[in-house]
Amino acid sequence: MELESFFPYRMAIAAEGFSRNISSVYGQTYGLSREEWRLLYLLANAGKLDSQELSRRTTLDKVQVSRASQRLEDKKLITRAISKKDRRLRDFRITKAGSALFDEIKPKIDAQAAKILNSMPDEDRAALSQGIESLIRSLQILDKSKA
Amino acid sequence: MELESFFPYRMAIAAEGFSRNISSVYGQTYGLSREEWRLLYLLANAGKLDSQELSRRTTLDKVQVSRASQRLEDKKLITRAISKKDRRLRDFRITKAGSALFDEIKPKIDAQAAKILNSMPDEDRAALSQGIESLIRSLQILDKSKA
DNA sequence: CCATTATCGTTGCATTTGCAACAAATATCA
DNA sequence: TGATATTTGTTGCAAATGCAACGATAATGG
Repeated sequence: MELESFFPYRMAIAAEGFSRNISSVYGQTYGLSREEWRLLYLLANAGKLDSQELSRRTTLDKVQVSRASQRLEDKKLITRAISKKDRRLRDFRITKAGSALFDEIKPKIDAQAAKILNSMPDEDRAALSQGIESLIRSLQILDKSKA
Repeated sequence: MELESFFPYRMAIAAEGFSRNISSVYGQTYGLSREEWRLLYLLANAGKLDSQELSRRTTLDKVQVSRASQRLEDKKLITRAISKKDRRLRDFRITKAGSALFDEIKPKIDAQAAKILNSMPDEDRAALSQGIESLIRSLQILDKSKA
């Protein structure tokens, strides 16, 4: 079994396990999907984002953003408005209720993530972080060159 | 932005980008889902697996295995049979056609994965591999202790 | 200015997915 | 043994998802 085809498989195993572990926190208890949490997370840190900035920071496509933001709006966690700069775009803002929910969930996410990461040797944890960031850079470069 | 809640987000970005990049190879051209490819991959390397061994090697739950294997059987790429050891289990085997398809796809996956991984500095690639394997170990240990 | 082209978010529709319920087979243990 | 509990794969149904098509808006180039 060569590394090339083995690695994607291991990568998927790790990412799925990790994601499932983390997402059970906001999913099970708060009924948020992964996309919804992603948007809430970004908006909690930025306050306001338009759809262009948003898609730049996620791997979510426009349909996912449209639907997740719709659900978040239904739950009164964010607001959507047509951008004044470009009426095709949307301005997203987090609401008070959204911030409150985020502040409630975030420590639990942190604790769960820390529980996993702290059970790794320091050296491996640093390696993981370094490797992931490097992988993201490479993927971005390859994406650019394809467009 | 603290590392704890930031890292799961970066991990998801990396895994989704990588997975999407790789899966376009077998998905676009050969119409295989990620789960189907995962099963085919495992069976190509093991020849025969029963459902217990299979779930031990993946993060796929029983419903995913059931449905993916059903589709692979429809496509004549694997066979399913009731296990003689335990009639609740299933024995999966790859067919000639399945092996042939795997042999056709695998080099393309390898090339695509290599394209990404080789664009990373050697040091980062090694770090990524080390970190991922360590993360998998930690997740497994935490899973055990939860059960 | 106008006509064409490109970009954006949304929606319809078919497929996939997740969850709970279920039947079949096995394990447990008195 | 025999009754109960557990484990396994499958299926029904509701929700989520992906893809293509669409209408609205903006950019382009004469």
